Amino acid sequence: MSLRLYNTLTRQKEPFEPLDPANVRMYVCGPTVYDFAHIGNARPVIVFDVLFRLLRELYGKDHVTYVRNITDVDDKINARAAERFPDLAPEVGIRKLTDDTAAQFHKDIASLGVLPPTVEPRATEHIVEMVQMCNALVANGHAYVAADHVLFDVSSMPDYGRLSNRSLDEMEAGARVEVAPYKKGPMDFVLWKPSKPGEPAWPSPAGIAVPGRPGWHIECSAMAGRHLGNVFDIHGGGIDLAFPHHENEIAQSRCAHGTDIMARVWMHNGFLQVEGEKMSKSLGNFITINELLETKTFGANQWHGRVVRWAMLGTHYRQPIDWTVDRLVQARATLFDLSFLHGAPVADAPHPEVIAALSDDLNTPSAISIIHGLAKSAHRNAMSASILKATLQFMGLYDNETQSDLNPGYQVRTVDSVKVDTLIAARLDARKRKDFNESDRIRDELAAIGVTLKDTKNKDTGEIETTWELAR
RNA sequence: GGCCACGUGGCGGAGUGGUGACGCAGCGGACUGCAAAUCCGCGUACCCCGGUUCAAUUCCGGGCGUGGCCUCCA
Repeated sequence: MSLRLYNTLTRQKEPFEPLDPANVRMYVCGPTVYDFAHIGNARPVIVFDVLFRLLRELYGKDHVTYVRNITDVDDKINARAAERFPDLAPEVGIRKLTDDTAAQFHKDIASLGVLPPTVEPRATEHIVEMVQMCNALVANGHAYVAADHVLFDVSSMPDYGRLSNRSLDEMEAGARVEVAPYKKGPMDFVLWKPSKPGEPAWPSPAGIAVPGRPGWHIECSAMAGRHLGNVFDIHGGGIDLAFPHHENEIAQSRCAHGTDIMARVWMHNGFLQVEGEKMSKSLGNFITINELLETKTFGANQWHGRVVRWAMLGTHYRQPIDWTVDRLVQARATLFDLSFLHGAPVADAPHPEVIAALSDDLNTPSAISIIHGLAKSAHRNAMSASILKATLQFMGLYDNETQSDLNPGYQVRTVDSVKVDTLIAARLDARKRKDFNESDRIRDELAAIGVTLKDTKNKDTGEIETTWELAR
């Protein structure tokens, strides 16, 4: 089965052919670490995790290099660090902020079933590469120095704008931004800028005397180049990054390296709304991953990471997604239904039809549909159950969670399981006496504390056995 | 204003130039002392208006709606 991926560069699905099947290389723009990651940040992390898993399945675990960076140099970081740690020296406060935020990010996304990338470079560890890149661009005429800045000259690149499908004329006509006076062209962008006192600073490139710091886009070009080479297979990120961030990455990397392309395939996940509205702090619907996982802020419920992941993958990655309580409720109900797999054995490999669905431009909804079909037969067939379980684990959608696990908020006001077991024994006793009034009373009592009973007949002994779960 | 997506049944959500994916909810039935779980069955869905076609939800044009980018926001 062959992998096909939608390429933003060509606006169509294309067969995926790695440059080197022994080392398939993918870069995804990671977070700028100044605050909790929000649910919109979670989408590319989850989506490209699925792609990473798929590539490992298709090409072998040791034949995929996945780079997802951490951007730890940024104006927002500087501002936040100064605000939060006013008594610390700037570089100390910044380091603390970025370390803490990165650690929180790792914790959050681990709960979402996300595998660690092969390499997770930090921008500040690649300043040397950025400086080299600036020097190269100035030397070959694609960049110039002005007012202690290094600026990229977009007019030097004939097909600038190809990724986002816009021409320089269009962009300049539609521009509403004031143009810095030192720019040659209005669309020229900053590769390097001088640092004010208190800001992080490194020795500048291109003979600039004052110390400076990198512009926004250069870090990804530097890290991708260092870890994946001048040309690699896949570059991913949110659709909002296509312009200007990815466009400018392409410009820098290609012109610095003298290549026709930077990445062969450019992939972009769609945007996320919350309850039908743009997520924004001013609307009060801004929701972080951590709030979802550990508080009852959203829908008065705490949500398990697998539930969040399932809800996310229920929609194709390029479609817009409306993040609602109802979708989480449905995802949780589905996972509840699958928890009968708890403790079951696991097959060696995921179901090939699911691999085929994912190979069609990561069609996760179709994959989930196939999973539903598998679940049907898994109720009666242990082999199907083990394949289902392997498939779910492959997609990061299930890892032996119980229903209690999957409903973390509920658990805290539950239930003394000793008491439940005592009541169940009493009920079984009443049933043996055919005292169904008493047996129903006990079941109602348990229902009142959110416990649902299931009676099953043991095939071997013929005895009635009762299990219980939390009401959904 | 320029550029770009998206609009499928009560809800979620794939897909396709020609017999209604799939899930949730709902309804009916089997099973059960009653339930739960499970199983079986049940739905005249593709924003509007034109066009192309033997045939359009699917292609083309226009409109309306929602959203994104053009402002270091995934």
